[in-house]
Amino acid sequence: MIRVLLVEDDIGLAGNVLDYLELEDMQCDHASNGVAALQLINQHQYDVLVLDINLPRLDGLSVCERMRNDGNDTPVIMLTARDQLEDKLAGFQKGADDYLVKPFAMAELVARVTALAGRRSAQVNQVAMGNVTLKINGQEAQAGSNDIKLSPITYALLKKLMLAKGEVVSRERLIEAAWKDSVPESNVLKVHMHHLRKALEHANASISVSSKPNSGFYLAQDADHG
Amino acid sequence: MIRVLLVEDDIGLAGNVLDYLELEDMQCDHASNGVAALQLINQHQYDVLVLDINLPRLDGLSVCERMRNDGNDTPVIMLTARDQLEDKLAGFQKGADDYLVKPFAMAELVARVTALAGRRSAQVNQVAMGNVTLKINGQEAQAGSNDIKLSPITYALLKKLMLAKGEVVSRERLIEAAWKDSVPESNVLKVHMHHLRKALEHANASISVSSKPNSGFYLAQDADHG
DNA sequence: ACGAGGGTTAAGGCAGGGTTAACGCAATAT
DNA sequence: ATATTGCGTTAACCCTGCCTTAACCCTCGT
Repeated sequence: MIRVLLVEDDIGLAGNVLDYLELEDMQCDHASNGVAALQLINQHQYDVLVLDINLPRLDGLSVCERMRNDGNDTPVIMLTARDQLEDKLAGFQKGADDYLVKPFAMAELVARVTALAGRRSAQVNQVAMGNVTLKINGQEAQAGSNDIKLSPITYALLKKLMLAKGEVVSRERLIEAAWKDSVPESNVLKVHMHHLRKALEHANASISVSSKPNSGFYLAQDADHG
Repeated sequence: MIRVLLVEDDIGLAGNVLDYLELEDMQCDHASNGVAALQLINQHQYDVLVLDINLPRLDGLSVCERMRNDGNDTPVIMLTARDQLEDKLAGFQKGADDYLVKPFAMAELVARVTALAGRRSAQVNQVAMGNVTLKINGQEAQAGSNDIKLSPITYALLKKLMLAKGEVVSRERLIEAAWKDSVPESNVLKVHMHHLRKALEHANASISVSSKPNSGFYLAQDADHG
């Protein structure tokens, strides 16, 4: 069951969309202004948000930006009546994952919602996992209230791993994330992974780095943390 | 650095796209037919594929379907000149993650590529038999909720056997599936078959490996599993 | 009975991953 | 100018898991 929140102030359009999505067996909530939307977003767990850009009280772009700053990684589809490309791009930069220009076909909306549901957005400004939170820029991370002591390289590695949300990240990707241009040799990665593990452990993090042979590394919940 | 593979037979359009993506600091490869595309996909690791639907030799939908069957989970953006919604939906079902209708604005393509890069597609395939499911890539399989502990070789063997859906697979085929190029001697296959049997048993699988004398091996439902 | 095909087990070797210590270098402090 | 500190790199070493090999066992048909 896909759960959708529609934020749209045009009552007629909203009604149509709601009817159609429910026909497709999705569970829909509805908000008609930005402030109400944020409340619902914080209280519930949605699979996809459908956000109009022009909204009373707080516009769609701002809603999106705020939830991303709160670390919410629910995928967002933007709706806009203005079909200038500039608006669309602005939407993406505020953290949207997709957009649709009004008027749109209902079937198209359904297709895009289905495509995004189950994914997590990569557009967050802060990532969380277990008791660990990491600011996407700012080079800092915490476990609960403890700061995690990270060097630039270990920070880059942790960031890459957290953005993968527990999925395996290959050595190549990690190296590319930490060293951009120049590629050092020998077993640097192993050593820094070790530093990272120690740093997490030392800060009492509830997650730790695991390795999958011949594939790469991933983050996993620690056994002994409640 | 985002790595993109563009598959497009219209040379003019392809050139434009390549120029534009490179301006955006993306690393681009290009193929102009479906067969060449599959080769590149297997050899390299891309972040996003941009796939035209109408292609010489092998059409885009088939390319997408095949790579998904090989377990490749790279995100795919489909391009199509036909703007009927039906075509788009067909694309999604073959495992695409997004689509774009020609003609499109370059900035829009860039926005969608950026949105998808770094994600993994959720559209990968898996095989099932009895209570056992096996992910076509990822090198992992489960029996019910238990993970089956598999080494690369035993994984390859199980995959081959499961894809045969209970039919007998000859020793030659199995060896070819597990050892690609170099062919070891002695009784390696026997030993790994034994490991595989133990792994299945240990994970409480409802299927097991049987042998047909002078022919090969096949999977069969276990007698004592309901 | 015996030989072939198949199954089982244990031992050796290798590669990949983890750990540790030492060195170099730059930025800061004394 | 000289210590000190922090970080990145290198290299050596250990350990574990996997692949291979080889030997042995079982059983069925002739």
